[in-house]
Order: sequence, then structure tokens, then C-alpha cells
Amino acid sequence: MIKNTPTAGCSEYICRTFVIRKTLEMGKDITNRADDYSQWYIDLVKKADLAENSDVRGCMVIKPYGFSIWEKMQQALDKMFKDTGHSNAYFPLFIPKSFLAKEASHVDGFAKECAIVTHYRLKNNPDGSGIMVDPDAKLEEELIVRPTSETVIWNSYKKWIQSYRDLPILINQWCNVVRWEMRTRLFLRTSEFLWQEGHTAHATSKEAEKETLQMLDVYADFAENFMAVPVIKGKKSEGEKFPGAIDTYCIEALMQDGKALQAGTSHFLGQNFAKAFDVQFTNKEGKLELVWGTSWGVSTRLMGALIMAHSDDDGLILPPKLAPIHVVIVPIFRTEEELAKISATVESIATSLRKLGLAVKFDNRDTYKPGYKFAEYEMRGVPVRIAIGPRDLENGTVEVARRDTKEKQVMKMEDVVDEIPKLLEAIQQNIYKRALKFRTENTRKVDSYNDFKKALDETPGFILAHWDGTKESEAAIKEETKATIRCIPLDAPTEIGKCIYSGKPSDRRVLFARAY
RNA sequence: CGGGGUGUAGCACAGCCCGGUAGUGCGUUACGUUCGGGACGUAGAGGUCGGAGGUUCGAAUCCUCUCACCCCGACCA
Repeated sequence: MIKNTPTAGCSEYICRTFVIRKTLEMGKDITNRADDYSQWYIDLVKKADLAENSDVRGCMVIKPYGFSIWEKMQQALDKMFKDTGHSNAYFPLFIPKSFLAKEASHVDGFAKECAIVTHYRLKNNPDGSGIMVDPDAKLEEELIVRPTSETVIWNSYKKWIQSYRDLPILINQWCNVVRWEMRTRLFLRTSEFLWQEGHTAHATSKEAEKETLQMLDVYADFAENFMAVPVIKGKKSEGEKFPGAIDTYCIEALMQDGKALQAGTSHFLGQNFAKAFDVQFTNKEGKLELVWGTSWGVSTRLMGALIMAHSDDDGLILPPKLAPIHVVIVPIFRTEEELAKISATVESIATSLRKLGLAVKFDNRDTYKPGYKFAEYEMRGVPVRIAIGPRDLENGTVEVARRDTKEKQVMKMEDVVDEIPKLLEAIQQNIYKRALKFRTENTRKVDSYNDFKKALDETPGFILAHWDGTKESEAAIKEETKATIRCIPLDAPTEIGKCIYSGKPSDRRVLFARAY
């Protein structure tokens, strides 16, 4: 094969072996998105060392690397909450059954997915074969493992609020919740998940509504500027809103397979929970009035959004603002002496980069070859990789590779400190723009039910279409196409049209998609 | 809850149809050679074959029951 035309044949041979080799190696790692998107996602979560299934049904173990990304999200969000006047607090994991029953639509919404504590003691089996629940230790009243905390929090608010002077109450809690889902998927839907839930109480409807929309803006800001995921802000239809809310607002993101993902919600609760828990205050006029409420939350589901929005067949792609490691430095060396020389240079580069607030990892393990490390950090989505070898030491250069485009460049060592922060910023911008471009290209206006169905099957994505505003049409469309109204976009312009399903008049387009 | 699948070494799997020394790859340990895109050699360690019962001289393998998890649906702030 190589012997015929030495030069051309040789390079062709090398090239081909490389491709075959690469294909095999990649196949060994993660499924291609094009072959099976769902499997790609699962492979990626596991191979990037983000999380794994635990032996507890529907529950995941979030591994250190995955958790460190979640911590970065928490830090950024927590600051945004504090900056908008909120404080953190903590309420119990357990909710007495009677609490949950107080708000009718709330209990309807969650009843089918609750974990319930009925006993408080175990004992040895009489036959000595392990342990059993002690039937004598039955609880007077069952405890529900919180699926969300409105009830237990409003029960406290009743004690805390007497006068308009006690308002507003602006509280957030970081915690775990349990929803006994039929079917689970790592990060996207797990029986137990981590989240934050904000719960605020206000003297007026106007103020509560303002809070609801303010937090929606915070979420959108976070999604776009930290996660680099463009989102559409909107209002949920009656059928899709939170049980117990007057209005539910949300941010909706589009994943690479054309399915929508609800990335955060903010609810205007009206006086529903105040009514249920009898939370009244004396207003300035000395009259008793019910308190107005909001609640809002984002969860570890954001991890799913982050993964699916940007990553490729080689692994995770992380936005620099949420990457636990910004820059990984891989030394290329043969001997310990070479490594020692390189280390000296690396230390000075790493120190200067760290002074800029960057997380820099120097991977000087001698147990893995450089190629292995390159692949590993690509899998983990580290935005920038610097390679330094003997050749670089001679030339005073380094090799810089960016994860988002896989481009490599040779950079002068003295430029590194100036250029890397710019490069990270460029990556942050680039992946946002790429995601936005994808969304734009996969958002379609459709005016007939046939085109709607065709679009869903042939070119999945967001669909903007007219809807008559009725539950009946919404339900029928969902039943027939599995597409749901993701939201009524807040910025939707008034536009006269006809509902794609019923043909009845409509004054604006709403956002449809199949969703996670 | 319906459909499908899987439980055998840390991980991925073969062996089962047709019963008879529990295997392969990766990882791991030691040593040596390697190191600019996923290295290789040699030697070693590592297994209640998901669980219970049954058939049999003998069960990872056949039969019955059972448990668990995963995937695809249905459901779902």
C-alpha cells in the first residue's frame, strides 16, 4: 500500500489509518449525536464524569466534576438573588400531610408523585433475616418529603407577618426536593433533585407581579450570560401553569435535537397560599388583607440544558463562566529533567493566570500520555488547553487550543497572560452566538395544522403559530402531535391570525415544541 | 403502568441454546521501554455468576418464583 507512490501514498495511508483509528476510538467513547441523541446525552454525562445512576431508583450520584459545575451555577445565581435583596433560609424536608392538603389545586398537582414517610423505627425481623419496619412505630400524621416548599413556608409566614411593616419577605432556599416521577433521566428529570426555590410575600399584587417578572429576568440573564444558552421568556398557558399559581412565567431553551427544555419558572401566586394558610396583614389603613406571594425556581436540570445546548461528539463544551477549570496545561516531556524544566515555566504562567482569577490546572501526571490528556479534557469541556514541550521552551512559545472550535494556535509565551482572558471571553461569546444561530434557524412560523405537523416531524424546533387560547385546542394538539405550548412569549407582537387547530381568531403567535 | 433489555472481577462484556477446570478487553499492581493527539511488553492481584427454591452425581448454563436497575413509551412544576 505504501510502496507505490512514496509521498502521496504514504500520506494517504497515514491519513486513512488516523481516520479509522479515530473512528474506533471515538466509538469507544460516546455515541454520535446523529446516531442516537438520547444515548449521546447519557454517554456524555457518564464519560465527562458529571453523574451516574445510583442504585436507588431514579436517583443520581452527582460526581465531583459535575457538582463543581453546579456549584459555579449556585454561586452566580446566589449573588444575583442577594443583589436583588433576597436572603437564604432553610425549611424542613418533611411536610405534614395536612399542610399539603390546604391548597386544592396544589395538592392535585403533586399528589401523584409524592414520597411519604409513615413510620419512624425499624426492628429486627423475628426470624432474624434482616430488618423490618416496626408496625408499632406508625406516625400519627404522615409526612410528605417536600416536592416543593410553598406549604411549609407559608405556614411559617403566617407567624411572621402581622403588619405591612413585616413585608416584603424575600427568601430563597437551596435544597433538595423529591418528585416520584414515572420515568427519569440524568439531570433532566430525577426523583430527587437539587434546586433553589424563592418564596416571597408582598403587600400588593403589583409588587408581587413585579417580583415575579424580576426573577424571570434574573433567570434569563443567568441562562444567557453565564450558561450561554439563549432563552425565550414567556407565560405558561392555563393548562401548563404551576398548581396553585395565578400565572406561571418561564424561560424556554432549545436543545440541539430540536426539543424544548423549560429552564426556569417564576410564579405569581396571587393570594392563593395566603388564603390557604390564613396569612393576613394589617395595611396602612388599619384593614386586614391577604398577603400576595411569588415563588420561583431553577434546578439541576440546568445542567442538562447546559450539556445539551453546546456539547459535541467529542464531549462537553462548557462556557468559561461556569467551567470549574478554565485552562488546563499539559506538559510534553520524555524525562524527569524535561518535566522539571517545563514545570518551572508552567508555574510562572499558571501563577499569572491565577492572579487574574482563572482556574488553572497543571496536569503533570506521568502515567498518561499527552494525547490521552487532550482527549480527556476535551471530554470534560475545559475551554482552553495549553501544551508546552521542549520545542516550546526553545522557541519561547506555547500551543493554545480552544475547545469550542478545536482550533489550535502557537502563541508567544509573553502573550499568554494577555491573550487567554480574551480567548475565554471569545469562547463565551462564540458558544452563545452558535446556540442563538441554531435557535434562529430552528424556529419556524407556521400557519396551518398540516405544516405544523410536518415541521414537527421533519425539522424539529420551536414553532410560532396562532392558537385560539382555549384549553380544548391546546389539549387536542398535544394529544395528536405531542407538541405543547411552551409559552406565550412576552415579546410576541400583536398579529391577527387564525388558530392552526380550530381556525378561530387569534391575536398573537405562541411558542410550540416537543419538550423534555 | 405498558413494551423491550440487563444483572457474571472496579468497568464493558463473552460463556447459557447443547449442564462437567469461570473467561476476554479495559482498568488496577510491579518492572522495563515509551511520551508534540487516546503507547507497548512481561509478570501478578481481583469473581457469594442479582436472590430464593427446584431438577441433577454435578447448575453461570435447565425449570419455577422473586428482586433490582436501565432504555423506549404513557405521565409529569
